[in-house]
Amino acid sequence: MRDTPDINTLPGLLLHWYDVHAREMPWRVGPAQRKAGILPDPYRIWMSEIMLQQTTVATVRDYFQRFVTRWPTVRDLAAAQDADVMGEWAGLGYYARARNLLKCARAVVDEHGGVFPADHDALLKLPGIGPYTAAAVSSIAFDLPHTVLDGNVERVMARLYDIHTPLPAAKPLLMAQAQALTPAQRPGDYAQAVMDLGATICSPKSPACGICPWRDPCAARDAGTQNLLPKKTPKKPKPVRHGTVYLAQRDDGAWMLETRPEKGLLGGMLGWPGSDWLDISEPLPEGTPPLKADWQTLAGEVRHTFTHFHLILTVKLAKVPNDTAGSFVTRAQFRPSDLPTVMRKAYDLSQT
DNA sequence: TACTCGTGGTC
DNA sequence: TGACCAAGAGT
Repeated sequence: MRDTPDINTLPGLLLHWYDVHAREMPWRVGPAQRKAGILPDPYRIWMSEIMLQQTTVATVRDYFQRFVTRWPTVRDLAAAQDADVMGEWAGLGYYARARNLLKCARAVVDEHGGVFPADHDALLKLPGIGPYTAAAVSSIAFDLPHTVLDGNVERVMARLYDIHTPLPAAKPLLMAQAQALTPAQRPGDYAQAVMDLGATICSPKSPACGICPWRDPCAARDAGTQNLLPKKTPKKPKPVRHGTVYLAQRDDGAWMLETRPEKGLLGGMLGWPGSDWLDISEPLPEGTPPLKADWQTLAGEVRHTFTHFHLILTVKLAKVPNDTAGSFVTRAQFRPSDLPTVMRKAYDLSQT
């Protein structure tokens, strides 16, 4: 059994709290099992960390279960069809993650013999693995002393040391503080403990300082500034863009769908043919219909907000003969859940 | 550095 | 109800 830092130290206080309050997750090995020398499957930790990027635990749970059930090992995933992985990822967002997930799995098989490297720098070279994920996998899956710096840790450090420098400029300073705290003992538990603290107690709004294991040493709580931290540089307003999509259905029920280009928004995902999305509403961008047909403009519209713009889509629908040329997905193969959400909204509108 | 890249929940 | 937010990476 490994030592835990003394309870009078900051890491010791946090680990003691984590031993009692650790959240349970499908990919996680809890503190009791870790003390018995059990470490999690690096494949599952990697998978969960990719999914958790900018995504809530509640949303990830179901996707994680479906992925590891369908592809239990990195070799299974590396052998998967691209379209199957993209379809399974549909709805989770940030689709470059799914493209890189496949690239990474194949790189692990081709370049590392199907075994995830423990080394932080080797992990960093893999597609889709950046500074955070490299530190998370090496610490959580291999119990190596690397420091995770995610949104939780940034918030916790900013408050613990009452740092008022706005993000993202404050990142190097916050990282230095986080590294100085990272213990040599139980680094995997510690990484998860800081993030659990940020997610459950040191939350963005109304942090529960009264029950925080770090309430006494916390400089922001002492100064009463915890609700002002971390400071962030203001965001730019989102423009409104407009566009048109074309939903063509054959008489046998097949839908005309295209696989979007690898790069750019919704890259590699299925989508309806349509116009570009422009910052103008007059005239409405209609583009060119994918085929000649009796297009009916549906009542209503699709509204959707992406990270950096709002989108309003006009939906046009047409029935076409079974001998129509083009890229169709048969009724049997078509699953609305394979579509990214904005495209599924257009389909939903056509079914009302 | 700053921008691109999704989605659903929250208040 | 619109803005903010969530275990960031790539360019």
